[in-house]
Amino acid sequence: MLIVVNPSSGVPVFRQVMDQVRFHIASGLLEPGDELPPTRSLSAELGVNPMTISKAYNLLERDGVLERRPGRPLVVAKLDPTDLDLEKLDQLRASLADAARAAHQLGVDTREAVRVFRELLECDDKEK
Amino acid sequence: MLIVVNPSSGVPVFRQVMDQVRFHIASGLLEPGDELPPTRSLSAELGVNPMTISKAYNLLERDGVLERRPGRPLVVAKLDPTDLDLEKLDQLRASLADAARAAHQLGVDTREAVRVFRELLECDDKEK
DNA sequence: CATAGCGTATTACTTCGCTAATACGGTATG
DNA sequence: CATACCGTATTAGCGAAGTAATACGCTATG
Repeated sequence: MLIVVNPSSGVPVFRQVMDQVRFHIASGLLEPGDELPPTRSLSAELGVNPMTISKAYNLLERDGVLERRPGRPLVVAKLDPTDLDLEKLDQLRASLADAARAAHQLGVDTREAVRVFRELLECDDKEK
Repeated sequence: MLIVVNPSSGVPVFRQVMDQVRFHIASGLLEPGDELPPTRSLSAELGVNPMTISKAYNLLERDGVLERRPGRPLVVAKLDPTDLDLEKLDQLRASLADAARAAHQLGVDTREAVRVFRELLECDDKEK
């Protein structure tokens, strides 16, 4: 499942878990119907309290990202293709938000910031 | 000087002060060389502790927005957006690198990613 | 039923950001 | 010197957010 957390990063653990699950779904690594590790297993794996994972899972369920059927394991909810695209954009937005804020604070002009971003995007494309 | 704060808005008072000073400078109401009210006066006016104002002023000075000459009143600095830390530019690049990696991993193409980034940059510009 | 794995309600603890109280050192001005 | 502002170092108090400890109820499976 590849979930990793850094308890001393300032970002709450439960939010790190939520973000990574969302990202894995948006990227296709997790597909609708796929099972997630039980609360206790994951908490043990990450070395945190079960309640922390429970909280993350509940919020994800409330958001319709995960689905729970009583007695059955927690699974990824099915999402129609349109929503999946929107979700991808949301994920990207989240990553870009920090950079945008930094750019603004630095007084870096939009054109320049975009240029740097393009450069990095093409760099990544070539690597593969 | 027209500074007003709302202590029960969730937004820290020292940050409200910082934001308003920045805004007044950006809007031209405050110009380079203009004096700011002494820590104690402003704190009395706003009904908060002097330390709160002191904190706001110090952060603004650290950011190069205000200038202090010993024994002289605090004044608005002549600001030049181009004399900023290279270290922070690297931070921007690092931040953008993460986002680029995310875009790649999500399968979002360059055109779309750039569009979203532009959107966020302009959104930030409007906020202040 | 028994038991084993599961999720979580409840409670309490820890940490952290913000502000206030207090008191001290510096500088100008007479 | 005196005195009158000025900024702030230090300390403490407060509330909110995150996490942990504990114990309970549910479901499946034998």
